[in-house]
Amino acid sequence: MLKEGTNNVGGSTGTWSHVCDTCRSAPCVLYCHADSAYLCSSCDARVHAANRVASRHERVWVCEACERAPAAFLCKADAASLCSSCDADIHSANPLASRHHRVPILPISGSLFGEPEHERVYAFVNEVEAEEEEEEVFDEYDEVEAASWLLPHPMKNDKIDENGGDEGFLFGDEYFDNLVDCNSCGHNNNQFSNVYDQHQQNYSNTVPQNYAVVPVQVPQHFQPGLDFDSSKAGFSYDGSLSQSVSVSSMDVGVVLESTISDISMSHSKSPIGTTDLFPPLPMPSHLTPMDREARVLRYREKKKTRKFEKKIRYASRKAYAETRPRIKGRFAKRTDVEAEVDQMFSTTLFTEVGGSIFPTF
DNA sequence: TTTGCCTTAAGGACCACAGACGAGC
DNA sequence: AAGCTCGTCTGTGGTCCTTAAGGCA
Repeated sequence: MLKEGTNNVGGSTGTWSHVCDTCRSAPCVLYCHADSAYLCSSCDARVHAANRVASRHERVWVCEACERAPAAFLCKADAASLCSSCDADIHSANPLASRHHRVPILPISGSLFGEPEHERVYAFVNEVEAEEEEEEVFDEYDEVEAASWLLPHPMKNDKIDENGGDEGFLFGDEYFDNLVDCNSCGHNNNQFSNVYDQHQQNYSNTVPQNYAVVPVQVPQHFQPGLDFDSSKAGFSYDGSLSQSVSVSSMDVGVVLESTISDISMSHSKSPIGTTDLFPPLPMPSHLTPMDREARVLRYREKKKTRKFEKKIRYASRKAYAETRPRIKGRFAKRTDVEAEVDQMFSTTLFTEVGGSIFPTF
């Protein structure tokens, strides 16, 4: 969702608009209001750990889109800190983007880099950790998202894919968007990823080959003390590997591969906000690293060119809709005469185009 | 500074019908 | 197993209506 051509938060190392005002060699990551200076992480640690007064300087992260202004909002969906201008630009681009949950970024004080964790201001811990793990986290986003491209079974959704589909795009953009939204919830990413890996290990260790493992029931345990707004984030996760997503023989059904698609698809369209939004994605083990890389690249390329414009899935229906009589914009019943004329039109068209009617794709 | 009115933009509902799809025979 | 019928559901576009936001007096 970030602007093209900017230094995307996905770990790329593009050209930085601001270098550190102190060392002039490293890219800045923070803006210090008190010093009116852009600082890199090491300089920030050095300068603001020098004394107690300096450590109280309020700093904000630099906008990850333009890298020219202090960040004002943290977009959970994009997991990006954005300035007001970039936030407005990015999140007014389309309706989907406008629904991204953003929170104001409050100034940070104290020592952020290389200091004991207990010295951090607790209110900003999540944000700080998210930033520190930024590159790693985003790699995991892509890993999880791209994982769906690596699925070994060509289980296309018939409903979605009535017209030939999207070359194996299994769950649709909505699924991925949810996935991105959920995966962008700060420190939970690593835990989710770890759980996922744990699942894969458990499955591969206990299930014989030629069988596929499908979660029959996803445990929905919540720890009451946890301060995590799952309703806003779009999924629930209690952060406890042993409790929340524990996989036992009671929770796992073993089915023949021939039936896996049906069962898996039933999990693929859970309503937003429900806890079984993310079925464990079967990770193929037979793919070579090159295959995997190729598919990941293909996925990323497609993700880059993803558009949110209306997509016509049935050209024939569009053609019919455009020729259909209307009353105040609403479809109206056809009279017999109109039906006859339309029949003639269709016959003529059929003759003119040599028998090919409306294309369907 | 607050309040009320007007304008503008965005999004949802509505309609009929072709075609896809599953169930049953 | 294949083919048929029937009922259900989905998707399509233009217009109207509602709601929210912004501007102005």
